[in-house]
Amino acid sequence: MELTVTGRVILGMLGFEPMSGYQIKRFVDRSTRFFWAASYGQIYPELRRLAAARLIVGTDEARGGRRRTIYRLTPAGRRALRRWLAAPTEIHQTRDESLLKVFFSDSAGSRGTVDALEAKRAHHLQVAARLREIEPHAAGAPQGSPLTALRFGIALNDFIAEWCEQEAAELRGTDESTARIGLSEA
Amino acid sequence: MELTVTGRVILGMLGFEPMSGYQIKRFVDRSTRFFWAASYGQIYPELRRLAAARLIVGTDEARGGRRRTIYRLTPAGRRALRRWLAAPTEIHQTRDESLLKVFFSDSAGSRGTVDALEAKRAHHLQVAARLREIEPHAAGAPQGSPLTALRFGIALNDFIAEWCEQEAAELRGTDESTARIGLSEA
DNA sequence: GACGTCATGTAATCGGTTACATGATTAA
DNA sequence: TTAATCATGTAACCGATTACATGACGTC
Repeated sequence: MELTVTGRVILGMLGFEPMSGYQIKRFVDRSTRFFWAASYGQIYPELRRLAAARLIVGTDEARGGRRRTIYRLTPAGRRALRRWLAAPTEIHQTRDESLLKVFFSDSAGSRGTVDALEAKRAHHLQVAARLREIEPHAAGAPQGSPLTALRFGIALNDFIAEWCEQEAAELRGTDESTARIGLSEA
Repeated sequence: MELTVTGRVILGMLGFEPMSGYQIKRFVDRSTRFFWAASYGQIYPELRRLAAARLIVGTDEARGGRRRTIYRLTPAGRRALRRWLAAPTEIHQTRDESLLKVFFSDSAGSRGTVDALEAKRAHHLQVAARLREIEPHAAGAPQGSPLTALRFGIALNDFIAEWCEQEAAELRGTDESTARIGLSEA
C-alpha cells in the first residue's frame, strides 16, 4: 500500500487531532498550504482510501441535520505516519516560475534581470508578511513543530527577498558603470 | 492561445539559441531542472503546439542518417517570450516534503523535529554541492542571467542548510535543559 | 429571503512522469 | 560487437485542480 504525499498530510493532520474532511481542508489552507496544498478533490477520495487501508477510521458525528464524518488515526495509521517521518524523503522537485524568469531574463533586455529580481523580491516580501500575520500568541496558534515550520517560512522568504534586493542593487551598479564607460546596450 | 509554463521554458531555451527537442531536454537537465524540470513527454508535444501557434519554426537538419529538427523562435515567439517575462508571475505553489516532515515532526517523538531538520539540512547541503559543481569558468558555463539564477540556488540552499543547523542546535539545547530539570518525555 | 459557513462529494480536465519503442551514429 | 549517445516519439498512468452539485444551519 503506497501512499501519496497528500495521503501522508492527512495522516499528519489527524495526528494532531481527529477531524472531518472539511476541517482538514481548512487546516491545510491555514498552514501547510504554503508548502503543500490540497483540494477537496484530493482529500475526500484519499480519506476513503486511507479508511479502506485501515489507517484511519471515520465515525458519523452529525450536527443537527448536518451529516459529518470525523476521522481518526488507527494504531496502524499512527505507525504509518511515524514510518513516513522517519523514512528518507524522496520527493524534492521544486517549481519556481519567478526564478525561471530570472534565468531567462537576459532575453528581456538590459534591465530584464533587475526587473525579474525585483518582482521576485516583491512576491517573497508579501509571503513573509502573510506568514507573520499568523499570530504566534493567540489561541489555536502554531506551537511545537508547526511553529518551527512557520518560522522557517518567514526566515526563508525574508532571505530570498533580501538576496534579490542585494543582487538587483549590484546589477544596477555594474550597469551604471558600463553605461558610464559607454558599453551599455541600446 | 494560453501557454503552459513548460511551453515558456521552451521559448526561453530557444531564446538562447536554436535547438532540437533533445538538446532542450539536455539543457533543462543541466540548468532549470533544479527549479523547473521537463520530460520528453512534455517537450515533444509542446514543440508541436508551439510550432502550430507559429511561435517557433522547425527546420529539418539531419546529421547523416539521423533525422533532426532544429527549432527557432519566430518574431511572434520572441514577443511572447518577452511578454511572459514582463507579466506578473501567477504560479507560486511550492511542494516541500521535507518541510512537511518538520511540520508534523512532533508526531515522531521528542527527537522528531531535530531529526527532520537534520535530514532537510543534509539534502540542501547536497543540492548546494551539486550546484557548485557546475563550473563557473569553463566553456558553456552559465553567464548573465542563468549565472544569477545559479548563484541564487547556491545561496538559497546554503541558507536553508544553515538555518536548519542552527534551529536543530537550539532545539537540542532546550531539550537538554528540560531533561536536566526532569521534564523530558520518555 | 439572502448570504455565509459547514459539510460532502464528483466529473472533467490538466500538466506531468514513466516506461516503452524505434533507429542511427560513434567510441570502446 | 557492445555500449553510450543522439534523436524522436507515444500510451498509460498519476496526482492534482477546477468547477460544479447538493443540502443543512445560522444570522442579518
